[in-house]
Amino acid sequence: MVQKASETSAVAPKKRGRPPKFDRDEVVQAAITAFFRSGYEATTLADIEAATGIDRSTLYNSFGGKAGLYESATRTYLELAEQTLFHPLLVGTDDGYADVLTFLSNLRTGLTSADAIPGCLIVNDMAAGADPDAAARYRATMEEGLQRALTRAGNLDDERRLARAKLLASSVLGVNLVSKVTADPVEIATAVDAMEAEVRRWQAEG
Amino acid sequence: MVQKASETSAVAPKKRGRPPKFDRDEVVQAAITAFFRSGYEATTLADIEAATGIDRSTLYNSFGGKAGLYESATRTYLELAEQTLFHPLLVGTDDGYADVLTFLSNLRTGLTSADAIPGCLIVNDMAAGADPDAAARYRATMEEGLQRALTRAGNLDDERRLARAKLLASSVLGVNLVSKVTADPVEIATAVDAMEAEVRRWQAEG
DNA sequence: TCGTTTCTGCACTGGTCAGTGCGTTATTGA
DNA sequence: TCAATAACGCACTGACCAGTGCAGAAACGA
Repeated sequence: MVQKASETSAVAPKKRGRPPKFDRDEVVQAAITAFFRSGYEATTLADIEAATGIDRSTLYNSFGGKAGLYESATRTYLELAEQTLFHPLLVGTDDGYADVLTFLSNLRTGLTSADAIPGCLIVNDMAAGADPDAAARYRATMEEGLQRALTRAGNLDDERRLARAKLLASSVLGVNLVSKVTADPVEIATAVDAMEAEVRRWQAEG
Repeated sequence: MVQKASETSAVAPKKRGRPPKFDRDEVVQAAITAFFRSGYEATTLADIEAATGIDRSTLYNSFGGKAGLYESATRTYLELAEQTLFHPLLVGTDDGYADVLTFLSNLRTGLTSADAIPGCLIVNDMAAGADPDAAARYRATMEEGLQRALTRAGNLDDERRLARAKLLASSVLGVNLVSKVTADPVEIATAVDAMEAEVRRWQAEG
């Protein structure tokens, strides 16, 4: 759903001992992909070793085991989603509808781009329930963002604004699921297009 | 999402040997609940024994093991969803919008009723990928139904009808996910209300 | 009542999994 | 060059899991 963020951490304070062979961000990114593919339960330590290139003892030392790595994966993914997708909705431009349309455009790009996972790790987690906190935060932030954007759009009464924000939020979750199920980028794009078309009609009502 | 169907099978032809102690429909229903709660992987045979009351050897003899029981569960659930939710959309009344509104009403009832699972087994499966066929069939039937209902509604050109059917389909999937995550019936009802409100607006455009 | 058939309940097992222990290797600072 | 430190990699393990084997129980027909 979102692209990877490969921002280098602050300059290292020159530690002693053997330096790590792996890049932490790359490992987390590989873990996100692996966990997305099979889910938390079905992803074995052997899978993780193969996907990330690190040994299970290293995984244990650096992330505190499978659960710790999963938490790192969901938190990293969630923060990236908030930055790239939801933050522009929360503090956007004067034109709320344009912000929503940009959001949908980013959603489509993220879901159909070849180097990103075809779906959302947090949405998957909603069904599995392995990290309810991340799921709740994801939903809350997205809905808040959509509401604020529609508020900036300005031509709706409270009730309709609330309803349309909820409708969009539900649809986004659904599209992420569809994306997980079908490998076809065209079908995903069509589903996002459908949302866009309706938002444009709301805009035209203005 | 849907209530259980406890239809008795055709009259038994009087078999020999010890009669089964369990009711097959009840076992499948209990399995649906158990698999819905934890997902396929995380549900152990011990869980199933506790939920259904049958021993694992019986499970093996009657359903062919854990995978067989899961397939029975998804198929039973899918057929029930098709009968109660999708079929009325496919062959409905003259008033296509009324059919969609009835569909949404049934969806809300199913999701918020106390004696049904708070979500959909097939939607959960979409994220896990344990039964892709059931997931594909669920989506296809629902979208087909929504399209036909909107066709019967009659006031839309092809493009808008397609887009709105897809929007509704995505939203239904999303609402099922929300239902799984939040225990609050009010929030689920609100999410369905939002869909209803928009459909009513489409209807009013007439 | 007795032989046949079917289902049940318990104990067992082979395999897989997450996690651990520890000798080895790589790097730093003195 | 050497002590200290930190990460690596291999082998191991105890736990748990799905599935199996089998003796006994419960029904039937005759």
